Amino acid sequence: MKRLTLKDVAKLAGVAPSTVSFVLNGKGKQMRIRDEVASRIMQVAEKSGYEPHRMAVNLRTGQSKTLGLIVESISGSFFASLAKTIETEAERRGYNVVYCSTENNAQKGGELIRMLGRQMVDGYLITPAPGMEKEIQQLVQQHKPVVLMDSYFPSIKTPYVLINNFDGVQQGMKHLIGKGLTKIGFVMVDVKLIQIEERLRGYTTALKEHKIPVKKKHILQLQYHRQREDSLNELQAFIEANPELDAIFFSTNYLGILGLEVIARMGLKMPDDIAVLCFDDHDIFRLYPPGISVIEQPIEGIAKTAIDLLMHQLDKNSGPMKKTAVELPGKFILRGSA
Amino acid sequence: MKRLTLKDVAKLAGVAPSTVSFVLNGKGKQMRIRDEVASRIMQVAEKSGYEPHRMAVNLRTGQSKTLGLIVESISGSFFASLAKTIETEAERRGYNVVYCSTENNAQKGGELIRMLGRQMVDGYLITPAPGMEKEIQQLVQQHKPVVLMDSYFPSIKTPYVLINNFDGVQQGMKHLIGKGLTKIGFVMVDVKLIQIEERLRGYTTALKEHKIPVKKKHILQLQYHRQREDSLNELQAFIEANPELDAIFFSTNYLGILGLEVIARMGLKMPDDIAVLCFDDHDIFRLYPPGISVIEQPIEGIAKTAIDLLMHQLDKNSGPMKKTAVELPGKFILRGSA
DNA sequence: TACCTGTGCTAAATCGATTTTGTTAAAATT
DNA sequence: AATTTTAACAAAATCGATTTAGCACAGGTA
Repeated sequence: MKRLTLKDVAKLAGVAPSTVSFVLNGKGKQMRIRDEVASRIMQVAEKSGYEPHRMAVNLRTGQSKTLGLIVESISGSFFASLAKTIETEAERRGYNVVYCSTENNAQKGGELIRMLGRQMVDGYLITPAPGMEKEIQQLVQQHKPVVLMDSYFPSIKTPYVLINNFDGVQQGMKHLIGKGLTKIGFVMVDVKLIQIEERLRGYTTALKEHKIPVKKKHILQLQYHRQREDSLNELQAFIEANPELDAIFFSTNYLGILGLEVIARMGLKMPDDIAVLCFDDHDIFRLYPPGISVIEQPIEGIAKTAIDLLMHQLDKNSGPMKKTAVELPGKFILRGSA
Repeated sequence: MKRLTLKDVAKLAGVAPSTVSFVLNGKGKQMRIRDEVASRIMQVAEKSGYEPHRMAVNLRTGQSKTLGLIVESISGSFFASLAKTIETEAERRGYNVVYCSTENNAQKGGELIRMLGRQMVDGYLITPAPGMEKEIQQLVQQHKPVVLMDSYFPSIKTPYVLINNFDGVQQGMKHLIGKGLTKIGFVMVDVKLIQIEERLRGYTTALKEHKIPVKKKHILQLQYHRQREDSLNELQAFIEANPELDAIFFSTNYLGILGLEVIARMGLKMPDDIAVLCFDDHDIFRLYPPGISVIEQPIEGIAKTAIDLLMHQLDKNSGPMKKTAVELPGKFILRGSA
């Protein structure tokens, strides 16, 4: 009942192991194996159910045919959809994927990358968190194939894909403003990440374009690592301190969920007491009455593009890339909250 | 900048490769390598940052040090917590994990198991779905280490861990009945799985124990694979057909979420118009006003126990197991809905 | 006839570890 | 003093593939 090896197949077919290897790897013609012999080998391999030993192949070829996917949180719904698409896309190309989450642990990112390196992944798909910059930089310097998703570091020259954050926020803001709302609050975290800055820029630009003054006190920057309860309180204080607000734009779904809790706690009704819009969809938003309007991320597009970019790097004999920085449009989804 | 091999370390330390291998694998004493030499080797290995080549080790030892985790859906919150705990527990023991989801695809389960076999995982952690029975049976017959989670097949003799479904439902029912509610509906799916049957048994037993008649029309069996919209309609029809119901027990969180949608659609208020209880917690339930009371699964316990059971099988020189079937108690969490 | 050129395959080296078997000098035993 | 043990490593086989180099034979050329 033990595993069938290439040698066994060779014996069964009455040829040398190397011959079998050539045929099974499609190098039969090139090595001028007769069609007759080749097809016999194929037959034997087929009906004996031979499967090459992964580790042996990897050892010899130096390719693990494995990609590493590093995300912030495995529990997030962003990750869930991302992982699904990436896995199927990778599998189509003969790769498989190992997942890792940094779980918002600043230093854990580095360990993870090293861990994956130890396991010899052929390439990396990373949603960068603050604090992983050095590690990613190293990977790139070591010429490891890397694609960043959802964000990027301007200092690191490696391909990335993300939603067009600026445009996404603009879409939402235009909707709010179009409904006549002008006192619009903006809630963000204070981490210095490109995507966050872009969202803020979308907010201020939209206001300016409509000649609405941008007020600093309408922008709340929550600290990144905080007790959940503290954030809730701060958020509540913000809303209470600005009773004139008729809408709030939450720049991430985590913030949006906090917002829902605070709004419920304060007994406010959406959208009349306050309209709510959130960047990045979440299961809860579909369900939570009256339905939270969101900017949806083109997750499938991001995943597919990321794999494409990575495969292009893995493919040694493909020219230089034309587009290494991809921004995909988000989709505004109108629900009851705004 | 190429990888450091064991040979390189040997050269640096001025000994043979085999000697290095012995020392690094803790067989130095056994192979009577002098402490002096051993520590020199350790030093060299340390400061050269040598990491053994995984694939080579695997090839030689025949162990991939990898576990396969097969779940129904990667997106589920049950999976999310499960995966996290399992991954950290596995890592503590030097294993890593590859995930796969069957995504409710009956036949996909088999493929997955085969795919994992190809990749040579050392053991399997599976949340069995209907239709995977044969494949799992095969694994067990091939003496592959397998642990089932969340459910099991009585016909297959392999260790499993799950929540005590019967007791969990009992806890919830006792609460409802204790509040004086007697017209309690029960919503379930019609798949023939142990855990579902146990939950139903918990429901009927609790009623009987309190001398409340069990009415067939208060039990709704939704078909497993249905359009979401169809299920919603059927659920709504059920509630409308039984206006006397003062509480509903949803036997899975998926059903509970459907329930929330229907209840909102019908304009009913929890808990006064109708009380709601759900088996298996979900992010949404914490948030959705007025908070949905649930039976929470001891996910961490399940994960840890599962790993323990699996490791025990992987450990050849450990005696037979005492407990191969573990049931862990669930926890009743009271929120606003019941 | 000797030499070259293709054919069609096989033998052997290789990847980087682990593990079994060997080797040599010193110590212990008879 | 001759022989056996033991200490302390080194050498070589092995895992299961891929890949390079090689080998025998047929036919064409000089």
